[in-house]
Amino acid sequence: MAALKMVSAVAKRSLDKAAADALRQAIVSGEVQPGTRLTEMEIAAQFELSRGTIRAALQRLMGEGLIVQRPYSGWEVATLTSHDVWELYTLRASLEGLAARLAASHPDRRARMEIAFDALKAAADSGDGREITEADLSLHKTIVSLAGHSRLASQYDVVEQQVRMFMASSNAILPRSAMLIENHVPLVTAVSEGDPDLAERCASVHSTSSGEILVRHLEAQQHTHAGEAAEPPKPGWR
Amino acid sequence: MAALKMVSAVAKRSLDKAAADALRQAIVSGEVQPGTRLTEMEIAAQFELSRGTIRAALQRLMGEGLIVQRPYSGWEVATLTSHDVWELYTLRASLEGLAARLAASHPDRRARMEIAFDALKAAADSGDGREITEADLSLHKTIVSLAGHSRLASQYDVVEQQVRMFMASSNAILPRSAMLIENHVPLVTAVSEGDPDLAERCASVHSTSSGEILVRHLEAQQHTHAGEAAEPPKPGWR
DNA sequence: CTCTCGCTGATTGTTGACAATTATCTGATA
DNA sequence: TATCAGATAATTGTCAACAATCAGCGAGAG
Repeated sequence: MAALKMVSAVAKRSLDKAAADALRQAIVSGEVQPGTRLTEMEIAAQFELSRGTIRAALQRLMGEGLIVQRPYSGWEVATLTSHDVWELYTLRASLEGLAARLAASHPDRRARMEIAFDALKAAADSGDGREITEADLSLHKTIVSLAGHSRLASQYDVVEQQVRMFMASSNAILPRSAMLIENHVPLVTAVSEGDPDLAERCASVHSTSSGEILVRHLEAQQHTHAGEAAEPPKPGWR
Repeated sequence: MAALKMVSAVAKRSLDKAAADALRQAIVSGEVQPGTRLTEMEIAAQFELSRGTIRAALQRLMGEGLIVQRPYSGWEVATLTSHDVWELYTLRASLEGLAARLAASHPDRRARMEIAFDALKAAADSGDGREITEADLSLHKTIVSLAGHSRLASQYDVVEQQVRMFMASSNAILPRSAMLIENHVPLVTAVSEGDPDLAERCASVHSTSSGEILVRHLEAQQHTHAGEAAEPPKPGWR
């Protein structure tokens, strides 16, 4: 009975939400690359749903910044320039700074942080890149969750999804495992120990520095590959 | 011709966006109070549009946090508890801290800040509460605009709209004019002078302190009026 | 009298068809 | 050959009808 209820709870979400989830997953996993054109009819046929339902899902994803709309012309998976990545990481630093400050006052911070950090260590030992990324993101999300701040959580979600999309579509830079753990120690310690000011600073510099590395890497790549695979100024855009 | 073009540019937006704007305006101006139930058919009749179009507009507003959806039951203008107000002001403090930090490096910061601050002073002299509020919000928005950060700007917009909704529906607390100007001096100075660290701190404490005042006021009100005008546990909810 | 079960009205969820708009292609022309 | 105008196909914008679901109400059993 309980199992049945759970199944129905999963299956029962409205179709537009389900479609939005499926599309979001396809985008953030890198299955559909940035710049891909999406047409309502095509997706509707693929999902065996009507255009109106798909349309609602697409509008939702547009609100999350994953796709952009061209009136009377179509939808396109958002492409991120190095400036966009800079925006993502500065914004994330700010949001996570607030989250860490608040999380440092939560009663359960020690236990929750320890679980998340242990998972990250285990993932690092495994050496599986995908698992490492998940554990990393999960650790940060734990902090956001500890903040008890629903608006912060939802805005952070938007940023995280775009970060995932970026990571999936670019050759993400994976720091060495030892480095990865070390980079998180100050933040984890500050939150666990319950020092709001320090936690905020640690979170902020953590995101800011990893963002700066990425942006520099991107701009270097963009410079060396300048004009090499630069798409021709695609006529229209199909 | 230019005027015509402008008119068409205004009139040409898709109907769902236009409807969303009109509804948003009605909500943030306090014309429709928090807790009000909205039905798609009623709004569609009022706007002389189809339900589908109104539905798209409502979903957009839901993404902005102004209304909430009850599946198969209806839409409701969001009601803000004191915890929600706390969320709004802490989030705003964080976002505006980042904005101020970035704005402090913008070449045009001096001129833009001076214009906005002069407008605030003029509004304060006029004594018109509505005008003061607008100038106040406009000054903060100037800082956000100077940051050159589109994601920050859009997330700040969401927060600002909810703040406006709150101010319109509650008996907003208007500080004395002299106090209002004084409270802004450190922030304006820090941004104008171009000190990122100081600007961030000033913006953060500015929002945080005004938020704390509001939350305290709300909780006091809530305490004194406890059970007085507490709506009966409305059956259904019309 | 109280509680449960099923009915009913109202509202959203979903769909397919039609209208408006845009991008592309074609062909003529300088 | 390059350029511009109009036709054309493809796509979204908008609408009205049908299906699914929920809150409330009342009858009947305990």
